Amino acid sequence: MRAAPTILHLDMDAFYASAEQAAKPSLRGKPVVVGGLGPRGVVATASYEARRFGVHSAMPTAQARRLAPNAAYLVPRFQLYRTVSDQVMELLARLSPLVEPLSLDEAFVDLEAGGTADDTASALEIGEQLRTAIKAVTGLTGSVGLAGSKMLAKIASEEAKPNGLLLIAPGTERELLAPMSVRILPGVGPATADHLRRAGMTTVDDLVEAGEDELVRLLGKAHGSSLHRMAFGYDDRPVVAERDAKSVSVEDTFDADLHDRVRIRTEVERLADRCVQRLRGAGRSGRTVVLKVRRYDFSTLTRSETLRGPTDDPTVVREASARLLEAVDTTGGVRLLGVGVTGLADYTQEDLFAQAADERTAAEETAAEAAGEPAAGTVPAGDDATGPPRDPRSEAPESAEQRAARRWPAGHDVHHETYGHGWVQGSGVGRVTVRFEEPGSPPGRVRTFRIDDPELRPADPLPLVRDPVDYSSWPASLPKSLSGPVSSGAESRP
DNA sequence: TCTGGGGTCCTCACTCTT
DNA sequence: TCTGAAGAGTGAGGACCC
Repeated sequence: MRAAPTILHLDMDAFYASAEQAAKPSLRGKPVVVGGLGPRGVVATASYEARRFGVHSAMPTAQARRLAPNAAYLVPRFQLYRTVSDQVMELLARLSPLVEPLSLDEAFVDLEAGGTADDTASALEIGEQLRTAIKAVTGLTGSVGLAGSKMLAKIASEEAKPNGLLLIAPGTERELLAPMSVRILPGVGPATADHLRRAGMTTVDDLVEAGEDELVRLLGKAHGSSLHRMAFGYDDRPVVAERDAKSVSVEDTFDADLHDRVRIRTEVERLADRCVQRLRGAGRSGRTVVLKVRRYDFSTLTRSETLRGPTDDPTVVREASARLLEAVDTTGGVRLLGVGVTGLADYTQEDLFAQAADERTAAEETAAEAAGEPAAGTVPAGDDATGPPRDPRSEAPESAEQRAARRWPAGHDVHHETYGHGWVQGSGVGRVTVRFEEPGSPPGRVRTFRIDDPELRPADPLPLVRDPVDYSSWPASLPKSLSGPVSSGAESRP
């Protein structure tokens, strides 16, 4: 671990919910929950106002609705979050070439590698400037942690939340960590924490006391050793800017369990196609195809097959997935299906097309041998093969309510010829309710329309800050006046 | 009344090759 | 020719993270 606290961890505060509150003035200061709104949805982010009711990430949305029935429930709008995230990452990139994004709202920055900070004072200064810059450019707040290692910087930003900054001074790490719960350490989730608790260890200090041998005995070599080091505050993982993906996968949880074998197979084929689309979008190919099945009782199993070489051919992935599905008992129902590809490469093997043809022939021959069985690829398609595209997550026919919700998702932006820009507050019974307001406006009025109103159309999200401060020469020539809070900076532009 | 989606890493069992 | 050890590759599952 380095001596100076020059690893910075940025964590945006309640990111999705804050972005929605910034976009929708009427929701500011109110409980907002962003997540899946279907019967099996879970909460992605809850605003701090919603957290006061006990709502938190990963909680089933149905449970959140019972705890906070009056909160605004919105589906995620990744297009908006990605735009804001790009703005934040651009600011981070100004501080160092070594920026490691962990997700849309979190990243590590190696300030020393960027030459922007080399001691406690300069790290603190740059951390404060960054928070100011993020607020000015995006309108949102983020928390900053500074320390000599990634683990401690992340703990620091966690402790600083919301909207704060904390620096862990060199030499104080052990003292700070000792009384904390083992859950603060990366890699300690509910299962490991429970395991440790049964062995009488609940704090970081307990882990230090136990010693490495005991932790290895309890948790295995890799996990035990790394936990022991982390308990001492020791973490030498570097900030890594570019990280190659190791797998690509897609999965769907169905609103109601699937029982029909033909339908299950159709869904697997659809997922295989989506997976290949993503794979090709990333310019990659993969060698191992993985099928994931979560059954009615939430038990999950995976089946995988390694091909002779990497592929991005939808037929090959579809057929491998179908073969894997044959080996899975789906009696009782299936709540989730997934298809993934691992063993990624940047090339495909030309002869895989030949392999696909070979395997098709083999499958057809096998099928022909079994009397009465149709050959591979001739199984009748499901109901949706010829119908309009729609969310395939239920076996029941789509209701008018579901159609409206799909066309006008809660929280999404719309434009009305007469009333201007707004967002969908809700829809149903042939009606859609829209609140007309935008990021810079005061809270707006609500109006209701028929769902097929010709004047109403879906719209792209508007920027959260209309005239952001120009940070193109930051950090070298940041004006002193920007060291304090900045909400709008028209006067600071060149 | 439960429990998303997209990932990573680790462990263990088993098979095959040398 | 037989046998055992070691190591690589593969498959499955679990835990964790955001």
